[in-house]
Amino acid sequence: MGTDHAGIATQMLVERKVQAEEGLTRHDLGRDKFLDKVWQWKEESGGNITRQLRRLGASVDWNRERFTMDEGFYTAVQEAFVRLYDDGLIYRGKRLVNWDPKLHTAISDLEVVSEDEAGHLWHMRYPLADGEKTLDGLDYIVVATTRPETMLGDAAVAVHPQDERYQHLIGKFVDLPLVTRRIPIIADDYVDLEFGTGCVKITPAHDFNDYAMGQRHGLTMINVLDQDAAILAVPEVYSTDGKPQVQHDEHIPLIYQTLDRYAARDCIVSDLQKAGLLEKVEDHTLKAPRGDRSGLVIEPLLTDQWFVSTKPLAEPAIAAVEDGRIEFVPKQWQNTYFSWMRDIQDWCISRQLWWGHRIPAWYDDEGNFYVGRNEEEVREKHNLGNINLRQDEDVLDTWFSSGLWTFGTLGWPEMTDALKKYHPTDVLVTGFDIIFFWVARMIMMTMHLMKHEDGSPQVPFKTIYVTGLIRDESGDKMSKSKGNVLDPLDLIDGISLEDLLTKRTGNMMQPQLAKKIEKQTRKHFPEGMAAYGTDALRFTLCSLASTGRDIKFDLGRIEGNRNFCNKIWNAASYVLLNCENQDCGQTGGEVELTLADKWIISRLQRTEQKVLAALDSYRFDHAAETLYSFIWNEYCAWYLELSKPVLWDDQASAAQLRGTRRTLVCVLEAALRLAHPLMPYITEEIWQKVKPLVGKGGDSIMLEAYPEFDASKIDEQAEADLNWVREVIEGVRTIRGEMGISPARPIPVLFSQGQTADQEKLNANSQFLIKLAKLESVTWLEAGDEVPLSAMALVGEMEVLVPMAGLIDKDAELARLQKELGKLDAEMKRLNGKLGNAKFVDNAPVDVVAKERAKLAEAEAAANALRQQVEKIQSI
RNA sequence: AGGACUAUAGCUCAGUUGGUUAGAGCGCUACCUUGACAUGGUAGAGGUCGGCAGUUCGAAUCUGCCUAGUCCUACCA
Repeated sequence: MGTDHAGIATQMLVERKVQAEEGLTRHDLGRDKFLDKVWQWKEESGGNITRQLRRLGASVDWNRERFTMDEGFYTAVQEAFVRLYDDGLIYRGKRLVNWDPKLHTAISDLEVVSEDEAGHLWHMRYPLADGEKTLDGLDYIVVATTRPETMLGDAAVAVHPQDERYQHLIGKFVDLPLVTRRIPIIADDYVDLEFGTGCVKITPAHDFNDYAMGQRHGLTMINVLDQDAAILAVPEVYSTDGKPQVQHDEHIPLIYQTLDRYAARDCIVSDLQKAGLLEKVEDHTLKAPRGDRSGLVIEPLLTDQWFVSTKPLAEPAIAAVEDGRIEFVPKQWQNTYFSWMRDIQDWCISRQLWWGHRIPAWYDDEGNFYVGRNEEEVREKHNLGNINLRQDEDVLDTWFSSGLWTFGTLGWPEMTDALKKYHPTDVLVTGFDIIFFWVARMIMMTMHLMKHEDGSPQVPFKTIYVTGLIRDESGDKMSKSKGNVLDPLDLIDGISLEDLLTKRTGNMMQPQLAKKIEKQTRKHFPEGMAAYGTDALRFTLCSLASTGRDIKFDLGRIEGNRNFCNKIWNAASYVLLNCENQDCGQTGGEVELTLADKWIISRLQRTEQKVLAALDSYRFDHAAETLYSFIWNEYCAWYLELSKPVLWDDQASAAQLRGTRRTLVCVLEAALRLAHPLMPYITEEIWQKVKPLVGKGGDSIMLEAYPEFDASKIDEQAEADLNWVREVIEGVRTIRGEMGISPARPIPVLFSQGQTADQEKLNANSQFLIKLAKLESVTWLEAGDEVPLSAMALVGEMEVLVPMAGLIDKDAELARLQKELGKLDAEMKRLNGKLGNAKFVDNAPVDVVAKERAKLAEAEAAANALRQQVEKIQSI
């Protein structure tokens, strides 16, 4: 159990807090004081996730709780960095990175989100140098851009090598307007002939594609932006390999210097227009890359950063999933993983932040750097003596440390007992949105750093269970900044509308959305949220955990499951009421089981079998559904009712009473254990009361064995017989319900056309029938006995008859029978069509055909019986 | 631009290798405070499984195309 330090998000949050409360920036405070503030905040609010997990009843190893910024974990992070560096997998270099001008840090590709935004495409005329002309006789070519301000850093204009319009210009030059710079026209097949004019301005220091082209063509890189994305006074010039060129004659006109990028853009556009160099401006939708934390458009910027060379790490990580050492559940997610891993880019791991793991590298005054576990080690290793050294100011990407989680938490780099015992771990449960961020990086880091004794790589875990993403009531991804989150604690404890509104709109990053969120919240939660409890919440999350990628949270489901908890509670109180201080057979004694007892024991086995299979295959929804249906629809709805005629029977023998009580408590106890992982609290609470009745003395249901299904206790005969009982009862109830006979009124029932087997079942179970169908009497009719005019239900061939006299309206019963007949006719028509088709009879498997024949025969028999009944009633 | 996923009752979702009368919860209708439970009980209504073709004796399930929606990846200056 543990948490990571969420570098960027946390630093941002604390910066805002300090700004709001004290009006200070982090630079005002200084690094150490600012970090104190972060730790302070961590102490106050860092326990939120932990608290939520505790309330949710997570059964984790609290003794081994870790935080990625713990001292011990820092050791692991440093060690990993040093080893990767020594293995040649970490390098430092001047590269183009995604720069966040607000947070002043590099961020990884994954932290950049691009969405369509309305923008413009500016077409600019670049005059040809040396009197060159285009084929049309113009003395300029036209390039288009969405970021005109970058033209200050242009190093070339590129055309496609096969483009006939410009072939004669390749190798010639243009005079870059506004700055006096002569830049070459180069040929590169990256250029799209079809797009725009076919001419592209190339700014290697400010665009990723241009950077790549600059590398291919040996272009100089001219950086014109500072850390705030404002225009520099003096451009920084680098050679293709990233070496700074101190002596250069590049310059930026005074009027643009220090202007913000957007102000500079306006200024440049207007200057070009004045100079007659603006061909046109078009509306253009572009994908604007924004930092996912700051929301600002990121700027590709040339900076010194640390990178992990990921290709060598990715290979074994791909193989581990390919050969099944690691499995994704559901399997389809491996495709997501593969597609990313097979096209992986080097990972920029340095962040210009204060909150995080400081990079273990030291610089001397000449700018040389040395990597080591600490300053002493570095000095010693490189024989540096007493020269000046300063540590790298930057910290590592949070995911770098999270990637070490499975072994870093167990004491690595020490080979602790825990590490030997628990690594590799078994299952990672996670969301698909961090397969790249976390899962892939964990696999890469672990396989490189953790080896078995034979030297082969250890995987971090064997199974990755990918959960759906819980979405809000409108289907949107929940996000604190959007204000549409549901705190699990509020679902557990309940919350008033006012408090919910305050919570959702209180800490928003985009306050302009507050109104919308308020409206939405009032609509969906007009009275806030009721308290549903942990068990209902957990059970609901399980029951929604199907294979889809989205889980739209539905209050209706949790409410239904709260009622389910209530149902279990009430059932348990019935069991305790009837079993506490009674002989439940816990100390032996003769036991006689009724049909109902045998039936519910048999059904329990099937339930156990299904739940176990569901858990094995990570189908928590199936497990939940199976438990719900067994406990409510079988145990409560039928078995508890069937136990009453036995328990309340003065004539019942001690063995019968003992048998029923024992079955009541044993099945309940087993069901509690079965349900415990899904609903921990209520099962524990009830189990404590039930355990003495089953002769158990354990301290907690948590420590009890999980139920195992016992095939020998499956009783097909009992299941069939009890189905017969149910059908009779349901037949009578249907007549009662549809004929409007008061449930309070006991009614006589006659049985006609039955077989010997039916009669035996009737004799054995009449007490059940009388109680559950509220019967006044049961009468078995032999062939030839006089049959009074009755409403009829069929159980197989046997007719269950409720005499109409004084109870039932003739027309109503006729209508009911006609409706039934209508259904049967449709059924018969369908089956006749099927069986009349020679192709079906010839080609379908025999058992399928036999099944259809049996269905038809049954439907025909039932229809005949009903038709006769209709005639009989009509004839009077 | 590639790739993936989703489409089943008013709502939220199941439906395993093609053979059910297509299911559950909530909601809805009628009746019922009977000794575990009205956060309940009993009985019911409600779906041409997004559309069109195809494969098959047989398709919610397999194939193709289309429509609608969601997401991911890569992006054109």
